[in-house]
Parts: sequence; structure tokens; C-alpha cells
Amino acid sequence: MNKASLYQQLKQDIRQGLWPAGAVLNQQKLSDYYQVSRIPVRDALQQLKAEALLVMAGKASLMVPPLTAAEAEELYQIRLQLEPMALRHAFPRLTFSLLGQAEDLLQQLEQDQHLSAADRGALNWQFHLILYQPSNCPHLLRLLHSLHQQVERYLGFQEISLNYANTSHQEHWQLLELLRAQQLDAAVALLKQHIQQAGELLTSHLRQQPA
Amino acid sequence: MNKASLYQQLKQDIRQGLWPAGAVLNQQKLSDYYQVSRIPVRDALQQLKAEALLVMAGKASLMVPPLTAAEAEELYQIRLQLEPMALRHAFPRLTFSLLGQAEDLLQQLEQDQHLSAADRGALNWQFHLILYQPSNCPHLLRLLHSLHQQVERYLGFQEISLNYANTSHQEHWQLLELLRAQQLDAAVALLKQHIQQAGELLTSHLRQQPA
DNA sequence: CGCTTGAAATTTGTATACAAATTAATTTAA
DNA sequence: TTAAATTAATTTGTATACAAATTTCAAGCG
Repeated sequence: MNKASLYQQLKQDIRQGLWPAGAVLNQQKLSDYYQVSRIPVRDALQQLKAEALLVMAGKASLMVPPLTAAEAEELYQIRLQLEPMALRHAFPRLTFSLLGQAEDLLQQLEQDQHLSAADRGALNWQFHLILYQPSNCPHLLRLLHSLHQQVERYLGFQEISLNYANTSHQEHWQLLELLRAQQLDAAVALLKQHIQQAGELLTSHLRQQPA
Repeated sequence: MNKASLYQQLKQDIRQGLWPAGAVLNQQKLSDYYQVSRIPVRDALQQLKAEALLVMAGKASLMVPPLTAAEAEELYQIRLQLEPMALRHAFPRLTFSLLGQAEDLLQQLEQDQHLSAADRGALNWQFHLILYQPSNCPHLLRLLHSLHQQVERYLGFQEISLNYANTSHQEHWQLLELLRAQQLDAAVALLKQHIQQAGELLTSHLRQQPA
């Protein structure tokens, strides 16, 4: 378990609820659990903190942040501003090859019935990423990646994940269709609607039964 | 020199050109220079890397990223999407007291003739931050803070900084005026124009004489 | 002359030990 | 009984030492 993989493992374990929202992670506990010294644990923790996947709890301890409707809404609103921008920048350099890759992902996402919520989240982001990659905007992509990772924590609930998936599949196919037909404005409009809808679904769910 | 202050010091030293664009920072060199062990150096470096104030150079070494017109443009375009959003969210909770604080900052920024480029950058961000704070969007604010820090590296050139300041002072005052008059839409429009203009000034300068 | 190969040097990653700080628990006073 | 203060426990921060990896550089080959 080296530095990079410890970071990945911790991130996954947080997503999957091993360290649930509100849990305080101290270095000793983690270094015991993962069988490494505190140094790589510190590194991983700090990186997760920088990505806001952990937050300060008190003066010096780190916590898995609670899930709140307010945060979810904020994250989706930021996505709503940035993803259309990414799509616009990428559009001129989108190739049929890329659209094909995106299509493959969609099919996989639809057909594989027994995917975990985490897997679905990852595939969903890969789909979007393929469309945004050609933007040649490294900072924007890094930022979006970070946002998606934060959002994924909210999709750990199977119920949400399923609802989410069903309503968005159709929109995903439509999006590809519009892009293939060179209908940028329509595609952007659909993307906006898609994000807004997903955000509203999630936040309304969270407000009904707070995590 | 503890962990937090080492991070601040390094960041400032990068902004001020002690470690110039393209420089490779290795832990040994820094730990010698700042008279601390490599552990806190590692921590600071990793944090700076997470904020994209340092980038990977090769497989394991970190570099002060080169300044490019393309990056500057990207950063400003992201700001252009996010800052209007922040202002809109903050608007309902903007008080005259806050507007007054912003005014004080502007005056300071105008009157103090012998401010360093770094100081001007910091004050400029503080001005914007006062207006965005009441948005109650912690993620958005964190993100904008990070973007501003990256942009500040580009304002180290006194020539740019001065030009920038002169053209933007008037817009800053106007912005406050519109906000005080509850003219949100006009204020947002002006803000957009302000950011776009500043971005274009910077990128055109960079394209003329690459850093 | 350029390219690959391999070894030496440098640099990063990790463990352990100890110092400093924070968190908790317990005592003491109002 | 509650709240403040002090002490004990835990936890984080840092230095040093060593292992693993990367980078550099020079020799060998085509």
C-alpha cells in the first residue's frame, strides 16, 4: 500500500461509508488500519482535505464532512456554470471516435444491472469527461473532476442512484445525438437541463430525508 | 517556521519570483533554505500542488508552472462563469456595512501609490471577496480564492499590474454604486465586463511578450 | 553522431522516535 | 450543580535515518 494507492483506498472507503459522514479520522487509527506509518497517512489526508473530501473538525482534526442539501445544491450550481463551458470549448475538437467511446460507456452503464452506486458514478463521470476532454482546459477539467468526486459521495444511496440513472439515460443519448448532428446550442441547453434536473432530484431527496 | 507559515512563505516566494516559473523545487534544497526538515516541506509542497500552484515536472518532481497566455485565459474564463454567480447569491445579504468595507479597501488601493504588485493583488481579491462572502457558498468561495491565487502570479509584472489597476478602479466604484442602488442585473453585467476586460488585457500582454 | 544501456548520484517515500499541540478528563471553586 | 481551571491522555507536528524510486551521466553499441 504505497502513497498513491493509500489515497485512492481512503477515498473509496469514504465513498463507500467505511468512514461515514461525521467520522473523525485520526492518523493513528488509519495507520493501524491500513498497516502503514503515519507519514503516508498524513499525505493522503492532506490531499483529501485539499479536495474538500475531508474538512477540519476543531483545530487540528479531520472529519468526513456531513452530507447536506445545501452543499449538494451548491456543487450542482457550480457544475451548471462550468460544464456547459467545458462542452462549448470541447465541441470543435469532438470526433466521432470520441462520441463512439462515450456511446460504449453509456451502453455499459445501461446494461450492467448489478453495478454498485460507486461504479455507476465513476462511469457517469467518465462519460462526461470524454465529452469535455477535447476542451484543452486542464484547470477546468481538474476542477470538474474534483466537483464530481464530491458529488459522488451523495450518490452512495442506491435509491438516489437508481432514480438518477433512469431519468438521465435518455438525456445522455439525446446529448450524443445532438453533438453528432453538430447542434451545439441545443446540446448545451440539454446539458444544462440535465444537470439542473439531477441537482434538484438530489437536493429534494436530501431535504425529505436528511442524510 | 511552522507548517502553516512555511506554506505561506513558499507561496509568497513563488509569487515574488524567488522560485521563478520553470524552477524545479526539490525537498532538500527547500529544507536547507528554510531551515526545517523535509517533512513540513513535503506538506507545503503537496498543498501547493493541490492548488495547482505547483505542477508535476516529470515523474516525481515539482515545478513552478510556466506562465502562459492560454492558462491565463482559462482562469479568467472560469472566473467569468463563477464570480457573477457568487455576486448573485451574495446580493440579498449584502449590507451597507459590507459595502462600506469594500469602499475602504478601494480607497486604500487607490491612494497607496507605492504598493507592491503582490499587495495590490491581495487587496483586489479582498475587495471582491467582501462582495462574495455573504453568498454562503463555501465551496464556491474556496474555489474563487484558489483561482485568484493562481491569477496573482500573473500580476507580478508591475506594468500589467498598473494598467490593470487604472482601468479597473473606475469599474470597482461603479460596481459598488450599482449594488448600493440595488441594481443587481446591472452590477452583474458590469462585473462580467470587468473580468473579461482584465482577462483580455492580461492575455494580450502575455501574447505580445511571453513570460 | 545519435541512441540505448547501465550504473552512480540524487531525490523522493516511509518508518521510527520524540516534541509540541490539542483534546479529554478530573478536580476545584463559585 | 455548573463552570472554570488544571492535569492527564491522546493526537498531531517535526527531525532523523534508511529504503525505494527517479534522475543524471557516462560508457557502449549501432
